[in-house]
This record gives sequence, C-alpha cells and structure tokens, in this order.
Amino acid sequence: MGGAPYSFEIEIPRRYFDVGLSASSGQMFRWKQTANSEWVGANGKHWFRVRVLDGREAYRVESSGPPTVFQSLFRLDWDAADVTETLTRLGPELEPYLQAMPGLRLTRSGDAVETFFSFLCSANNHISRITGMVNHLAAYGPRLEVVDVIDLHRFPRVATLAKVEEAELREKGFGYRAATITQIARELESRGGEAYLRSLGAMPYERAQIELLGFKGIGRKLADCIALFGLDHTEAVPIDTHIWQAATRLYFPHWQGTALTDRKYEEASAFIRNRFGRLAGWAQQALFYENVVNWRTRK
DNA sequence: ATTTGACCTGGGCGT
DNA sequence: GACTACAGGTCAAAT
Repeated sequence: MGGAPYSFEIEIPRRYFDVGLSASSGQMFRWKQTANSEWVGANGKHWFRVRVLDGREAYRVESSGPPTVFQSLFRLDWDAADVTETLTRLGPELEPYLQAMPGLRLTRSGDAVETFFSFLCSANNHISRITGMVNHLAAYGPRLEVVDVIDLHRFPRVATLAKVEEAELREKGFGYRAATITQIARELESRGGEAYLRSLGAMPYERAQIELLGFKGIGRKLADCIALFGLDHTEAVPIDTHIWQAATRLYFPHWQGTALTDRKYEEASAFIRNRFGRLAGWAQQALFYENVVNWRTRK
C-alpha cells in the first residue's frame, strides 16, 4: 500500500521488548507474523507494521498513528528492567518465569471496546479460535489498510455490534458465544456504550469489577481480563486454568489439582495482587504465558 | 459454599 | 482416519 502516515524507530533491547511475544501472548488477538517475519496488527482504530532492524536492538514501525500510540500499546513508558527487578524483589519465585519469557510485556489496549469483546470470545476457548472470532468481529468495522495481504480493520463501535444478530454469529462459528456476545453488546449500549466502558477505567478496580460482573455472561475471570488488558487496572489478576496451575504450584500447594471455586479464586487473585501491587498484572502475564508454552510438557 | 452438567467448535495428541 | 480430551469460563440447579 501507499506510504504509512507514520514511520519511526524504536530503540530498545530485545530482552526488554519482544514485539512478537508481547503481541501473540493472549493479550491481543489481531497480530500476525508475515512471511518475511514482520509483525502486522491492529488495535482499536490503529494499524501497525513492525520489523526488526538487522543487527540492531531496534524496531522500525509503520503505523496509522504517531509513536505515542505504539509506545502506549506496548507500555513502553514502563521500564522493563525496573519492573523485572521490582517483581523479583517482591517475589523471588518469579525469576525463572520472567527469565523464560524475555521481552514479554504487559500491553495496554488503546480500545476498551475491542478488549471487552475480545475477552467475551475467550471463555472456555483456545487462543487460535479466539483469534478467528475476534477477527470476525473486527471485520464489522471499516477497513483501515491492507498490509501484506492482511486486512486491517478499525474495531467496530458498540452500536454496530449491538445490531448484529445472534444467528449471524452462529453461522460464523461462534457457537454458544453468539448469544452472549449479542446480548451483552445490547446491554453495554444501554448502559452508555463506550463512554460507560471508559468510565470503568477511571473508577477504582474493585468498583469496575462489580460493574462488569453485572453483565450476564461475564464472571470473575473475564471481568479481570477486561479490567487488566482493557481498562488499565494493572493490579487485576485474572485466574484462569493456567494461572491456577501456577498459583497452586507456587503459593497454594495444598490446592494442587483441586477445582477453582469462587472462594479460591478470590484468595489466589488477592494474594498475587497484594504481593505485587500495580505490577501484579505484569507478573500474571509472565506466569500465564510461561504455563501456556510449557504446560503440555510439564504434565 | 461447593459440585455438577451443559454449552459450540476445532487443534492437537494419543490410541 | 475416527475418537477423545480440552481450551485464558459461566450459569443454574442440585448437593
């Protein structure tokens, strides 16, 4: 396609920022690696194309947005060396997990609506199918650009999604989530749509959590994912099957192999949150993705 | 307060 | 190649 509106370099060591790892670790679902190993993706109203500069600790980024958008998305305003050092001081048990995932960063979505609907797709599902579903939803938004044959769309607004029929999503393979997604889209619109969602980012984590739990179809786990990845509540600790495995291994050995109940969810999540504070979400991401990568061989 | 069963679909792995 | 288990869970009903 024609020249990108913005083209800039980001200079940072790979151990502090691995763009592919950060983009494909289950925090966002609209990034792809191209044949020539560039990373191309979209978030909210922006698209990005990222390539590693030969022999240098730097990236060349083309984007619809200025550097600040990219920097915010990958949370480059947080110093990874500092975060890692603080995390290992607060929890030495984290060190092997952080070392196993060098360059993995906690991201910060620029679009709460996209994150909200992305994680509605994630319940009892696996990353590859979530990816397909999120990209189906994204196709309801206007096309931004085509980069290396990859169709990049602006993620649709709430009003658009609220008009989608359940049957339509069923046909696209959404399964039973077709019903919850269309219902929740309408509920979200009636609560004020995007403005309401954004307001959850401005209120304390605990209150945002309660608001999100008011949607039928959003439980603790999804509420925490939305809070963490979409509303910048970085102290949120979603407990999914992977974090549950890690948490029982590290902190609650007497619960290993047991089912996750409401009470245990609350205790495990609060424990990690109290241990790492506003860095808890970053810790969670390292524990999560290390377990995703290694869980098959571990058991 | 915990446990159980139902729920769409499609990679992936072992038989 | 069919089978089966399971995946970034949630809800309602039955212990």
